[in-house]
Amino acid sequence: MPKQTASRSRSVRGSRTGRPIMALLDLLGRRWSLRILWELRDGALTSRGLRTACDEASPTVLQARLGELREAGFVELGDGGGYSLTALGRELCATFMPLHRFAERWRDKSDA
Amino acid sequence: MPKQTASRSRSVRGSRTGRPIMALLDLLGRRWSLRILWELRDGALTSRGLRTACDEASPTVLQARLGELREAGFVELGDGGGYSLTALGRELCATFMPLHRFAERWRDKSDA
DNA sequence: GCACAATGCTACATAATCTGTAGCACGACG
DNA sequence: CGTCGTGCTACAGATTATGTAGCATTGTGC
Repeated sequence: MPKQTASRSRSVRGSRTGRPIMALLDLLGRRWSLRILWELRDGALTSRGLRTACDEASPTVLQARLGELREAGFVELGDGGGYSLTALGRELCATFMPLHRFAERWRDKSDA
Repeated sequence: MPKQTASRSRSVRGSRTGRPIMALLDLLGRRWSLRILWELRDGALTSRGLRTACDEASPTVLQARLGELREAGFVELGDGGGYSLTALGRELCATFMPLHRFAERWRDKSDA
């Protein structure tokens, strides 16, 4: 259990600096965080569907990340079940989209 | 020491899917990876300077991430000492820049 | 040459985190 | 009722991070 269970930023390391970018960088720099956002990018997924999409990652971490991501307001759990991005989460995901093209070029340069 | 010291993609989980975005997401989704890229964004830093910038993180992890980031071709160690981004690394960092503005809006909405 | 400081980097024990498997409570269907 | 799927949790073992100390090397001044 972290130090606090307060509002947001319970133990988001970077938040100590007061710069929100640090908090965000820390939140996203946790295992499966980026991946979860990415997999949710084009539609809702159930917890088990998300697990499948995430290469059978442990439900333990997935639930932890999902909790943090929900607390941050990026992800929400629909009433009929199934996780999806909030409007804010979609914005964040859009920010990450150029990464896709970059990844392609990265591989090309690496293999060269 | 990890299992291999091979080219790239030694144990980058996502790379199993063959999609480079997964490898990238996994690499960046490790502790301090994003932060290192961010701190290097506007200039070179020595290993100890980077440590200071990264809130006194352990040199162990920093060296590990630095090694992975160098292997990926995002970071390089100058001959006179000091780490800096490669051209590819700067490209990647540029991709992340919109995150800064997003982080500001994120805080605004969270605090609201 | 020799102390001195700074560099990149590593060792090691402790603590935190992730993995993998199993299973819970709940609700919807039949 | 039985079975399925949902979100979610427990727990032991493996992995990774933390924190402190220190190494080898290089440059600088004396």
